[in-house]
Amino acid sequence: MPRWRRRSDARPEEILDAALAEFTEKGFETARMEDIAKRAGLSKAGVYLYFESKEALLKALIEAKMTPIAEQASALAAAGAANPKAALSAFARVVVSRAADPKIIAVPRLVLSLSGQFPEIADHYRRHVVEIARAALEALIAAGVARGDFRAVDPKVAARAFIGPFFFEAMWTHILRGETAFNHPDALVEAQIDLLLKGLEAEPRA
Amino acid sequence: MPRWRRRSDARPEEILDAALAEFTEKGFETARMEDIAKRAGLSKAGVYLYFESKEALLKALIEAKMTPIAEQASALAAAGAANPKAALSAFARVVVSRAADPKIIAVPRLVLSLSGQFPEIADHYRRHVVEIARAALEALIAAGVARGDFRAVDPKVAARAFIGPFFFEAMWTHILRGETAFNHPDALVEAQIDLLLKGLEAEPRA
Amino acid sequence: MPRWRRRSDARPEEILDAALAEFTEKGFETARMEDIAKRAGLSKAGVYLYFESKEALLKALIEAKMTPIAEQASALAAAGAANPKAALSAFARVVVSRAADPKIIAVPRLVLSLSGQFPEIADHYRRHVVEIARAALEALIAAGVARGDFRAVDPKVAARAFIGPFFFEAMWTHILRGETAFNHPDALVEAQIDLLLKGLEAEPRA
Amino acid sequence: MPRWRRRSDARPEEILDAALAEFTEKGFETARMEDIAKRAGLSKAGVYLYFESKEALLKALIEAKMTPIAEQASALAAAGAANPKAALSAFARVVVSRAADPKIIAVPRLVLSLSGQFPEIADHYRRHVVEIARAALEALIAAGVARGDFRAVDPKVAARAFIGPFFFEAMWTHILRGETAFNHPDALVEAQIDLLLKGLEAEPRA
DNA sequence: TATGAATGAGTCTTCATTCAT
DNA sequence: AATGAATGAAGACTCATTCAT
Repeated sequence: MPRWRRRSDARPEEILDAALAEFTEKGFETARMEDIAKRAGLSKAGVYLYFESKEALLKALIEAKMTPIAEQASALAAAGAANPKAALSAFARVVVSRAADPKIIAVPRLVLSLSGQFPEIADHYRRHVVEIARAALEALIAAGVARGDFRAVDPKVAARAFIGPFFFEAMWTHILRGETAFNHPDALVEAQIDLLLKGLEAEPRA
Repeated sequence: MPRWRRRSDARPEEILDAALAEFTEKGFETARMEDIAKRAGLSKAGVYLYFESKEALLKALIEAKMTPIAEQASALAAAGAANPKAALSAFARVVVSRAADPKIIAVPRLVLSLSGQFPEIADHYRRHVVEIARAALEALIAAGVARGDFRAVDPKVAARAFIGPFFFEAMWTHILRGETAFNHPDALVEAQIDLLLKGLEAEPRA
Repeated sequence: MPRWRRRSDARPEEILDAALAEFTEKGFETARMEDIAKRAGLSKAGVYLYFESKEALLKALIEAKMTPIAEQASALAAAGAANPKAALSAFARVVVSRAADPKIIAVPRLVLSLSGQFPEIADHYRRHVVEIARAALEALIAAGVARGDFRAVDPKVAARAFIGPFFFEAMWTHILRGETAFNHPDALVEAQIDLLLKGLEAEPRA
Repeated sequence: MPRWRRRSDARPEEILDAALAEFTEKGFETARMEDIAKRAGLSKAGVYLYFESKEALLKALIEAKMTPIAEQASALAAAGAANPKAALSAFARVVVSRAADPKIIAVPRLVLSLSGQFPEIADHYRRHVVEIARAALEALIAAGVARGDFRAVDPKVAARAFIGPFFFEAMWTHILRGETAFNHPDALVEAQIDLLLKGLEAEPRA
């Protein structure tokens, strides 16, 4: 007998959080609706008042947690027309700090895990999150090239070169549970940025 | 009663292949032993003559397919002491060509998918595959730095910068099913290498 | 919040009608209290203000819709002492017209459907409806025999012979959804009556 | 641990019998697969080796038990061209004796019960059983009329008049659990036949 | 070596029913 | 009188695993 019942407004959010935790720990199939329910503080049947099925819960989860990275990204890209180098640094810092939060990294992890079984989820995520972010990044780089701040690199290549390392680091630490090579999270950003900007840097005019 | 007796020594291999295919398509939990068996051309019970359980099958699979990337990698690293730049290019080319083969990419994919449920698998894979490769790469870079071919970069950082983009591309195309930006597989390698080497490049001595 | 208050005295009737419809369409077990409630225009919990349980609702339903066939029947039988042949015709006509109304046929249908699970319902219905009607019919026939209008048939046999065909027709059209062989409902009555009376008819006195 | 396993040939039949019994006693929805399984002497999961689902089991059941009444009926009808009166009597006797067997009456009962939920079952049964039998009966009567044994009645009407009473009796005794009015099963047939033939009888030629 | 038959254990999902408001 | 929220209990169905042959 829960002391407080009747809080239908907060419930969906609580359930989604519980589901994300269980799905991440045990995988979609292995996670039991009952455990999700318990974790969210209601009964198994209660979950079905808010979500049609386990699969619907999964999809709602992805949807809900598809963070407004898109907005942030394009905001950054726009703001970055003025100073591409600084904007790239800022962008990297945001990515790294978000990737460090297990709650946030959990969603892309789940998407990757389930891409075989639910290709439509992978597609959805790619289109609505990754592609947006990638486009923003490419625009940022293209602006830098246009302004003469960067060498005449192909923005597509440079964007991959830029985002890849952070992506790898996230996998390495969170999924493969490898130890990070950096004592301070910012250290990675600094070092990486330094290296990358070097690669992008326009030749000093003679 | 099959008219020609099955060469039972080929069986385990056939089963592993079938399992890999099913696990990749449907995920470990969702894949059914019966389908694996059918795919391998024997009966459900037959699989148990070769593997103790579904989980044992999974682990044997990871183990068996943990390609000799380790050996290759260290061979390359060793050989590369002579010419770090060329060795880096060769390394990248190997990585990209392997990553393009769905059969090969399937294993790391599976490992990533299951890292939540079976952390020991992730650990095993990290230790016996990824760490080896990473170490080889770092050694290669360190050699380049020692020889004065590269700037005095931190090999850890540079290794991440080097491998990350290829890793990202593999995820992007195989898991997220995004379209590649490159018409020819080598095009990515060329462009990426060019960019990266630029970042690594030692300052021209004045 | 309904703008005009529901007349609560009409409620039970509305619920019973809704229940009858749902039970008939889907069967007792398959019908959901929620659907019955929705159909009756109130909430699931609301139904429980009027009926203790689903089973109670069923029983109340049978009870309420156990049409006053009994009274009608005995009235007819009494009136028929004067003219058994005419009374038989009238009786048949009533039976056929009632059987043509899906709302009315629904109840006996339900009783038949549930006779396995709820024998007490079948018993109740038999005793309070069918047996009454049958007795009335037998009395009518006995009267005809006594008056010399009919041959000396066993009323029990004749009553079955009389009612059976109409019963069969109802099953055929409503339950088995067969097409009726008669373009006009009265046609069946006329033809059947003609045939039956022929069988009952007293020999013309030589 | 059953003493005799492995008797895949008899199994389906055993399961169908068990299912028929449970469905009849408790109704389709209320019957539990586990009880059916237990009754058939195997485990719940075992039933699914032979039937896809509960509904498939039901349909297979109807199909399997749709006794060769059709064949019998038409055989009788054919044979009866020679002596319609005798054939009608024989027909009635078969119907009554079959209707007296609870195992046999159970199937049409089930069909009637489920006609609301599964109209396709009712249709199937009507087309493949009832319509066949009815047609045979009509042919028999038509033959009698043609030969001059019977009055010039409409075979459709007469067939209903003929079969209806037996149908009613079956309902009455088996479903409504009413007491039969006849101490000997043949008594009903005799009396009914006598009455019906009287109705059909051709006028003695003056 | 190989398998058809069988099952125990487990999970999703449904629904009649309750109760605080 | 009325209901939205919640749940306990139940049942269909699945599947890894076993075993007699």
